[in-house]
Amino acid sequence: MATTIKEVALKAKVSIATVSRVLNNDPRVAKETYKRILHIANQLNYKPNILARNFAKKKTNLIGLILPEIIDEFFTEIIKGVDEVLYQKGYYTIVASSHKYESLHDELMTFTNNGLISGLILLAPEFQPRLAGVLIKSSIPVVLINSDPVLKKFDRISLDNYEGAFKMTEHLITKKKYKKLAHITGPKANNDSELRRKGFVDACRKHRVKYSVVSGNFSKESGYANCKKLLTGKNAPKVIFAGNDMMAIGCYDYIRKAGLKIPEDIGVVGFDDIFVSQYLSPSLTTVRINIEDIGKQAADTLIQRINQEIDASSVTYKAASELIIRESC
Amino acid sequence: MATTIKEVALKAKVSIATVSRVLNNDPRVAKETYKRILHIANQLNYKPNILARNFAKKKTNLIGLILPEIIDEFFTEIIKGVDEVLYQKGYYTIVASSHKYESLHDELMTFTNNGLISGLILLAPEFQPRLAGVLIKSSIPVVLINSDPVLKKFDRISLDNYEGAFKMTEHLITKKKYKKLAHITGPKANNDSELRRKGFVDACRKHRVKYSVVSGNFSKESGYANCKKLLTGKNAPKVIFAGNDMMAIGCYDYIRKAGLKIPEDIGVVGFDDIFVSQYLSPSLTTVRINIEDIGKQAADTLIQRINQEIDASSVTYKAASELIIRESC
DNA sequence: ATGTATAATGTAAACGTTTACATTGTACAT
DNA sequence: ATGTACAATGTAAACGTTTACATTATACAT
Repeated sequence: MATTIKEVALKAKVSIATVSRVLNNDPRVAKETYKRILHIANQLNYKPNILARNFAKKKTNLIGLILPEIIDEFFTEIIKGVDEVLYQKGYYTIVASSHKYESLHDELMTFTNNGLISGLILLAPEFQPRLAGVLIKSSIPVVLINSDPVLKKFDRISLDNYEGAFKMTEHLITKKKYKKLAHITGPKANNDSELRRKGFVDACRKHRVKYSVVSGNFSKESGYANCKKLLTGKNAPKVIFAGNDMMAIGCYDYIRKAGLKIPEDIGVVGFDDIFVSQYLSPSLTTVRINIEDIGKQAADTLIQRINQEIDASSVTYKAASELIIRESC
Repeated sequence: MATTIKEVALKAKVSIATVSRVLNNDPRVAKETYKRILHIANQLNYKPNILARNFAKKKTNLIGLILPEIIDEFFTEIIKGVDEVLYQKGYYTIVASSHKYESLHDELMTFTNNGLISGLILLAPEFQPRLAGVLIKSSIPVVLINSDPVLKKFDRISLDNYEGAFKMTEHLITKKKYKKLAHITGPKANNDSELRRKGFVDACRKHRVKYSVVSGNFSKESGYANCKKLLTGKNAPKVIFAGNDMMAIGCYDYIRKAGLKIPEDIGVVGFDDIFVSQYLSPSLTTVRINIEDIGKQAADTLIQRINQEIDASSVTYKAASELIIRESC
């Protein structure tokens, strides 16, 4: 059996209340007693039983983090960002990728109601309205990453999708002097995808430049197919802005197969700056978002919300984007 | 306040013990009572307080997973493997990457003693003997991934490093007819690294082929430097077996810079099959270990150990390796 | 001296559940 | 009818902590 507060109290010849106070940094206990108890606790290798503590306090130091399968590339960084902040504040992170055999809906229901966790970070780029109901009924604070802003009620961390795409497109037009551009979008329902498209289109319009838009789905294959479509059709663009790096890789594949050269014959840029992008040849010009920072912000916001340190009914933080200029255009 | 077991008992005119039995599927309660209570519980929207339950049972449905920062590439897959199995069995995964501000040692102390988690999966490729003490005192079962096998006492999941390296080397010699090979090792203290080196050397000896070994440290830079050393020295090899893919990428960099061609002038192979490897040009031939499978096995073993379904004092599982033949040799 | 405020510590209830043990009721063998 | 076995349910302690409230000791003002 592990040491309990009782044994510490016994050895220190004080009541368990006093020991408890020491452990909770209650200023009411005398300095000397404080030191003595701390010393004895260490000596006995005493660790408060978190289960009992949580139970008594009716709150836990556990935070849920739900990540859909899709966002593989960011998985690591988000977790790291979240974990680092939470751990510092004395919380642990429970990770759940949406599981095959249970819908996100059910998972949310359980997570927000069983008392296990004190807060939830939910990454849901394709936010379904019906989930809102569950979230609203939630007994714990929720922070959304990158969801549809329809849910004004919730704290939200979002990517700088629009601005990133806009900046990149302007760069292509003004710095690189491209006159004919094309964009391959991600899935229609995806919030990121839509904003990137808008950023691209707005920049093209602003500079009165020719452009076209085709629909992809963020997969490498859809990058390949759409690249083919663009380059074999009439009015082929001189540069392709893929909605994400994976589709850019698909473009690379088709372009190589077609015997063309990047960037001489056709430029390609992406979005995300996934790990591979720097190692492609030519290395891929793309837009980077500091994902770890998003995780950190989400965690920070959540903790503040839990501690009721936020006045505003809801808060939005936007992670900045950065152009990563490499060799592909 | 949420409904408690008391209120259910009151309404059903039974004792709380009986309600508890129903909720735990104790077969001793009469079918009729069972149904009635269940109905009333639903009606009152009663959810057992997990905190209280865990506390009373002195066990949780939480498993700790400690991952060092180093193993970035496998982070995602391990977590997924672990999470998938655990979730299926009704457990949640608490992830902790070893945190800067606290040593692994302290983190282990806390994790293994505070009662929060019922089992621990620890990934520690450079296992330090002094941690063994903490682990041995642990009040919960621990499964090690890929540690030094010195700790016979613990269940352990290991990579097929030796066999993978051996197979790859044989493939280079017998299928690809290379007569002069070289190997770049990882860090000396690293368990994986040593086994890969052994596998390489043994295969070379078995086939009586010329070989050389140089010392790297798993970083891209050390791949670059060692590749340069090998190719500019006399008796340059015709193929380089890098101890991991990152170093192979370093080799690619040097070889390109030197104006040589892969695989015509020099072959390169790696180990790990990280995500990038398939997208390099030429794509990298390498050894893949099913990392997700390792996570799954670790989780499976741990749960069995928790449920005392394992008789053996300790168990070792070795994840199989697979040659991924691509274009780089 | 007496009262009052305050600091330090103690006492004991409370949190919601599980579970060992006790009790009651019922069926059946004798 | 009596004893035995077992099924169904109840009683109450236990889990380790926090915390409201109670108590005691101490300092200081009067």
